[in-house]
Amino acid sequence: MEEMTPAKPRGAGGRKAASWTQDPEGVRRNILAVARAEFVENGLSGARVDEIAAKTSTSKRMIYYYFGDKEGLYRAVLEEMYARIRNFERSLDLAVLPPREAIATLAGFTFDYHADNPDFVRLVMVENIHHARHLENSAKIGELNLSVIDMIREIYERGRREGAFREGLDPIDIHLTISALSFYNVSNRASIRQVFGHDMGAPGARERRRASTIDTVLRMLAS
Amino acid sequence: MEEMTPAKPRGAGGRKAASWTQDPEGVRRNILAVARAEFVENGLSGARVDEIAAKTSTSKRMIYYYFGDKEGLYRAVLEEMYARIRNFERSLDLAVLPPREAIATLAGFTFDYHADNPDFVRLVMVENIHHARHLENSAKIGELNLSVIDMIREIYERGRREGAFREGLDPIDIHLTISALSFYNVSNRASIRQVFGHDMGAPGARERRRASTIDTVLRMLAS
DNA sequence: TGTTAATTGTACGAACTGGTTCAATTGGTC
DNA sequence: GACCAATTGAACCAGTTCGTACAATTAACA
Repeated sequence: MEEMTPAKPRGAGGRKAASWTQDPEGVRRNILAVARAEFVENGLSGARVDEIAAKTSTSKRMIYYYFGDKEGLYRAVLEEMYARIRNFERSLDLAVLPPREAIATLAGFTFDYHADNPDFVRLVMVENIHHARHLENSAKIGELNLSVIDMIREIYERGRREGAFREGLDPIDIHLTISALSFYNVSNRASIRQVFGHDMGAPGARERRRASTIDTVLRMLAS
Repeated sequence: MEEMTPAKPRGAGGRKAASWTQDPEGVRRNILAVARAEFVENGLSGARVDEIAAKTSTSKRMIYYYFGDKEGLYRAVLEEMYARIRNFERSLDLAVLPPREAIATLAGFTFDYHADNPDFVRLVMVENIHHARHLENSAKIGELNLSVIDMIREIYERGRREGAFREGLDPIDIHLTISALSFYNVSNRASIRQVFGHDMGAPGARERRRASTIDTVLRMLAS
């Protein structure tokens, strides 16, 4: 009972006296959130474990306790990020819409998701710099992400049969176009601003680019 | 006579006897080439000065002699890279072509430039991760890169007057579309392969994507 | 009541890393 | 011949950075 610091609980070796709740999931989430911000901001090699630990409500000790090492932590962040976008994709129900509207909606949502989640975009950039070697090592990711392609295929086939879309397109090609047009504005925002003095983040620019993207995708498919 | 190193014709600290050609530009170029490869592969924080030095035909000493510090070296690499693409852009002479052909040619060349120079793409990614802060600090870059936009504007106006292109498009928007479609395949090649099992680098895939890109751009502009 | 997982804090160490110091020699140019 | 820029090579330093050791306490659950 030597320490009476009011709110500060302590454990052994001069730790704070104790009144804490056991909350493994909470601690994990807290670490992951901080780590994501750091990795997104500084990349894998640029991020510092000590810095992450400091911004956590717990300690470096717990990071290693739960995630093993820096790469394990990074992998966990990556997996969580991909789980999110997968959830987003599953939340779309485009089968009920007519083909053109379905594709326009998909393109619009995809554009918005990227614009609203620059963290996701930046983490994908970081991972690509590392040749996606951590995606490779993560069994969790993989089979999950073919859903978008299936979705596009279904819409495209429907539209083609109805004569709304032209023949001979590849669902993957359609997806790549939508992704590229959604990704680039966010991933290259800084260099675009620097080189062209054009800020894609500004509300007006973003809206115009959104409309242009949807329009371009529709024109790509139009018969 | 404090130096008593026996008879060896040496420089300070035990250097090799000397017969070398003075070639500042050569040394600079050598360092830059090695540094580019390292920064492209590992990013700014991931690259190691000692590693760069080791792969050079000269020593760490000369890196600091010519470039001051790591960031200075990185900036030099960046500037050289942008100088190259600017040269490429200036080499295009599209004013002689009819509008549709001119745009198709520009899109094709842009696509090829990105596909053939993944180093450029990756360095731009790295720079964007760093919020293009080094582009900002580099006076050399900036006013140079508006040439593409002017080029596109000229072609677009011509096509619009002739009735080949529709009204109301923004040259920057056209450029962003071409860039996005050219950049994404290269920048995200690793994650695309990992997630979709689709290798954009394969000759067939690349050619199909190239055709699709040109087609998409033409459709975007078509009246 | 006993057992295990969760948690607390710090200090430390070995390896790494950016950058400097030292001292001398040679190449080219005027 | 004088002078300066170019060049050589390795040791070294201070600060950083990942990861661990240590030692104890508490929460939760059976």
